[in-house]
Amino acid sequence: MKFEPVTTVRAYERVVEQIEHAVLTGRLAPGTRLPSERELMAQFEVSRSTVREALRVLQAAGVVRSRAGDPRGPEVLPPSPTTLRKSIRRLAQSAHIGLAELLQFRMLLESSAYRLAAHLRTEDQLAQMELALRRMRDHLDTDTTDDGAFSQADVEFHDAVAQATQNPLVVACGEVVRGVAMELIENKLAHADDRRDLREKIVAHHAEMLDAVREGASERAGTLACQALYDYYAEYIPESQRALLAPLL
Amino acid sequence: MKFEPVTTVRAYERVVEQIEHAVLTGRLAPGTRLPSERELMAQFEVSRSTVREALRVLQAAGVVRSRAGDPRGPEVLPPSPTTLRKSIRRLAQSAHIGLAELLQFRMLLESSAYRLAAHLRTEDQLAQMELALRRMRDHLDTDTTDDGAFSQADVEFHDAVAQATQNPLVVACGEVVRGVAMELIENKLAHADDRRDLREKIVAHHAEMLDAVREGASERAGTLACQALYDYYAEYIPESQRALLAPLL
DNA sequence: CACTATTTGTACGTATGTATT
DNA sequence: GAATACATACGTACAAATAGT
Repeated sequence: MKFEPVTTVRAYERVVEQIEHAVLTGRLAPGTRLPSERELMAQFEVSRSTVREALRVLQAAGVVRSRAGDPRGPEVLPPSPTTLRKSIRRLAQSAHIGLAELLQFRMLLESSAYRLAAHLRTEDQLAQMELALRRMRDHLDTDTTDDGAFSQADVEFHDAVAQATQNPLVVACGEVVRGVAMELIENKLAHADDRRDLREKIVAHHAEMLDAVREGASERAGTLACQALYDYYAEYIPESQRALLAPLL
Repeated sequence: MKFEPVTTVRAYERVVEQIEHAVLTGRLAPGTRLPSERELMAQFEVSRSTVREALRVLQAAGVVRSRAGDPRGPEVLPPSPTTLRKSIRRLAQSAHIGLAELLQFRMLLESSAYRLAAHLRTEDQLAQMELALRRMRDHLDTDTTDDGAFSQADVEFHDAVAQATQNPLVVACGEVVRGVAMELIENKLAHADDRRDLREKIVAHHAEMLDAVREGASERAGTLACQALYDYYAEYIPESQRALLAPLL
């Protein structure tokens, strides 16, 4: 017989466990309200501080949200990749991960996403991508006020591709890595986003990839996506590390 | 001139921000100790509850750990994928992500890992993989007491591959997804791990992949990894969803 | 080894700002 | 606008746990 080492489990952790389990098993659906803090402290038979610490942890985990003065109590949130994003960003910024690794990971994810999309896309999604691409063409010269109609169309295109992959994990990781990478280079990048020729290149790339996705040419779509990322960002990677990226092309 | 909408930011969040920023920028190295709660409440000029709520959030995020009665104060933890694992697990168990998506993601990650390893592996890492494989062969018949010497050798093999990829993000995500997937099927899976024929199949697969990695045949290594995963786990996926996996083979 | 000082964990009371009805 | 219920934040107090003497 073997015994497990015992671990003193804090009161607030037990509270977290119970609530989280209720949410995860669906006994507490998104949108429903938790009892008020005073009610919770009565039900769990703990003090207010304990309840609050538990709620803080759950809030940080994206499970619930509590607003000051809301008489309906803390709200159970729908699952969202926000926490995933924070986790990956933390891991990335912990200096163990550089731009090269990040870009490599992104190339990997995006190429896979396009390969999947080429296989699984519906006519509807294809139409959505075409629409987004047309809108990008229309806004080639629109000024970048109001967050840029061009960028917005770009996002729409990516959303359509994301829908087509049918895998939220791939999509979420891709988005996250994209965001983190952008943050890392945004100082070096002198808002090149509003240079017209760059926009034209982007549109051309997207058009190529859309063709590949339409024809179901998954290999081509994947390599195109990789190549595009490499073309855009390789200049920000030290030459010594570019060898890491080559294997994916 | 445009104004940003203001958002009431809680006191504990400001505390979290400051500490987290200090850790992320390296001003607080892993292993160092934070000031005690009473000290912190003096420095931030907030109450102890506020400090504690902040510490709870940071602890849940895997940034620090505080133990009751430790006069040295909360410990700054080294970056680890534990939180990433929890985030992915939460997202996976929230019913939006099924075993199929998880397996698809894992196939994608592992095949990429092997492709990278085939390109970047050093002789040293190759030797490590060979050693691990030999140990797996040696323990083909060892009983599964003490956590299984066979499984341990298996893990060593994967570690060597992970080292070769040189991308901690790919490795961490792979590990996490592997863990979550295992949890999801572990009820269905009647500890098949100790059936001898399965072990032989695993060894054979590993040997094939090692060959591919040795020869630098990245494409072959990648497809082998995918195929192996599909062979093992496809039976646990509803037939209707297997179409999602096929595009990767 | 026991003791002590310090720190964390928990509890309770109170004041204040806020969202809902 | 008033009333109400709530979350937020502060302060104090005591128990439990830990490290170092």
